[in-house]
Amino acid sequence: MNETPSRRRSRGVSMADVAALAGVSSQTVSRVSTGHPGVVESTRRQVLDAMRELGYRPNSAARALKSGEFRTLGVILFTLATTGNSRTVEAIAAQAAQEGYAITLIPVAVPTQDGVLGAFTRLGELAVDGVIVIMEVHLLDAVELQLPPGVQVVVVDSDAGDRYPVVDTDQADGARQAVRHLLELGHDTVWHVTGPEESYSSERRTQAWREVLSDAGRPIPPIERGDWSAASGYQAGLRLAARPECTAIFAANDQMALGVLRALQENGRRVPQDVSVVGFDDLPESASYLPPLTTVHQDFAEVGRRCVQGLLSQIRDDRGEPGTVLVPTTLVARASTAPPSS
Amino acid sequence: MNETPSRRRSRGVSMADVAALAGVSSQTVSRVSTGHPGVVESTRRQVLDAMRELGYRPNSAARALKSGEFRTLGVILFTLATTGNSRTVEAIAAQAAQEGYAITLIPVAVPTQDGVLGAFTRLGELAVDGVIVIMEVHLLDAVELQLPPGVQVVVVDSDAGDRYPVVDTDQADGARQAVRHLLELGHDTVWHVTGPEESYSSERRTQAWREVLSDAGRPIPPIERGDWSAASGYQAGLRLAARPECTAIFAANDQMALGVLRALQENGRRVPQDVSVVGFDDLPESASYLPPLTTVHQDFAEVGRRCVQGLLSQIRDDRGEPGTVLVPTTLVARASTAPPSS
DNA sequence: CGTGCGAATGTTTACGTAAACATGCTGCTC
DNA sequence: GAGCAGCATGTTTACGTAAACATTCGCACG
Repeated sequence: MNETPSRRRSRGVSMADVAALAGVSSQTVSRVSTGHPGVVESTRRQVLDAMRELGYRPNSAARALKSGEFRTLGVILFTLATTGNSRTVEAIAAQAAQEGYAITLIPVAVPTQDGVLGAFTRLGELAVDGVIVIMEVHLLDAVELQLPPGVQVVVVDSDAGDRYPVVDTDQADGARQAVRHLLELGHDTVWHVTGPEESYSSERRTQAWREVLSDAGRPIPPIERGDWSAASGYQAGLRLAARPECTAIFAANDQMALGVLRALQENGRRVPQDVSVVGFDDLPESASYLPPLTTVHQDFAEVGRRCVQGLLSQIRDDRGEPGTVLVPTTLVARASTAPPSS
Repeated sequence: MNETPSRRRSRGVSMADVAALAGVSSQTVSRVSTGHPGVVESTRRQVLDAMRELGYRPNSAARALKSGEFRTLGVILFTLATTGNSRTVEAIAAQAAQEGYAITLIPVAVPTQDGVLGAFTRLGELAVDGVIVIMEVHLLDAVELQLPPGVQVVVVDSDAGDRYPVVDTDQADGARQAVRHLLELGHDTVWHVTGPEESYSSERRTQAWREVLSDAGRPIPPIERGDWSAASGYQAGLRLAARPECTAIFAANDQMALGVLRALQENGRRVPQDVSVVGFDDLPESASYLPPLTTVHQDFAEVGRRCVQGLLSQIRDDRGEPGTVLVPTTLVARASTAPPSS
């Protein structure tokens, strides 16, 4: 009652306070707090009671200062607006929490080298033991030296496997499955709506699409380029709808596929009777598109898990082995694909 | 060359190292580092040069330990999988970065009181100055006392305005706009697909829907309940498609609206000729649904900004005023609504 | 020409924790 | 029963920073 409740930041309860109440030394409190052995049960109980009574919480800053570890991982990315990124981040956060690590989000304001540079500069002052970079790595080239010493890195969505550890969905295999599915249905060839040039995922999918067609001796139609958005898919779809010879389309993600579906159907091309469409990602709502979309399922959760596992093992070993971990994909056949009608 | 590069955690450069190189005391380095006045230009330059040469980075743990501030905000939420959450978090991260704060993500493993309790327990050990809670607040009731002293809180998606500061989209007004739009088009009444019971947003939208109908003297049809997913919207849509008297539907989010669209059209009910549909959220892809969806636009970015501003002003004042900040919505009329055909 | 004041810089200390080392006690062996 | 092993616990110290206090020096003013 005699306190000053308006006092700012009450300088929480410290080990010394707990130690005083429990009648032990603060080192014993520390041992209990960190779960070290060598504390007899009765003492431990006394300490725990005192902790509870005072509402003791370990001060993570002091802990970090002492141990040199923050038990925090940074995640650098451009945006959470894409499903892939937000799902990956969610899995990263869940896995990290399970390992006793927190996640600090480091958004890059503008997707340019300057923006990335800024993020890495801020990173230098941030309390993280490692970083997961979710972006194409050539945007990183200018800044790779900026990594603070002792901070490890894992990269997603990149082909930098020769320089950094990389975890990624098996983009190529997913795209191959999509294209082969359409060829097996009997289509002569497969048209393609790709994503932005600067995206590694996009380029990888396009490359695999071209390879499958080429290996099968099929003609390679011109590429329609989108920007991942449904609106850009719609524009691409309008152009494809005008080509009667186009009977099968592989869109580089589900959102663009959605735009393609609308463009086709608004222009009298029925899906799948006249044109088959395959997407990539398997968003939860893809099954509710009109018609339900055949697509390539990505296991974002697994990507996130592997990122964290890889990063933590680096942190513990103090060295990152370059190399790439690929997470497999599966084709989910729904109602947007069928044999050509002719 | 003579170093031991394999040495773990090189115990980065400290102020003492910089001070030694620059030939000054470490306190002078501190003054330069924090931008304090009272350092003559020539000395400052020497120190800055030494910092650059050694690659000095302030140790945020030591700083936090000394100052009692972490310059970090925590965000507690169930999932990033919903568009609203991930967009809000993104805005929060951007605004916080601008204010010099980092964001730590605290995912709640399971959406139960136990899960929330666990998250708040972890929070106690986390280095944050404030917390943004993105969830219905009654899940918090059991744990409100667990807030570490000095940690402020702002709540999103809740009606706890009498206990905590709350920032939220104006759910009620958005829903009113949606329902009025349908009535103004000439529909007798409006059917409703609601979200999960435990969601405050969902309940608030439903309540506003009921009020508008009631005020207009219209019959109030039975509610169809979904769980925010397109699949649940599809199920609800199937039931509504079977009712010929249903000509106007307000779905509590865009994804359920997508499911409704599919159910209607697969069962021969044309949209918007036979049935009009309105959603809520204005997802980027809603404009590409078949037909493009009339929906209520939410300004997630503004919600995020307001959260951070509110929280930081609390942190600086040391007290949170309960109260609610409402962010306005706008109706975006597209092609899924029209006057009834009869 | 001495006094004193203020600006620039240095020294000491505390923040909370945990490793390293020190102490004291119990109980067992020969 | 002396000695010592081994365990429970206490004491000291360092982590990197920044506030508080101390010192030095130059210059203005009487």
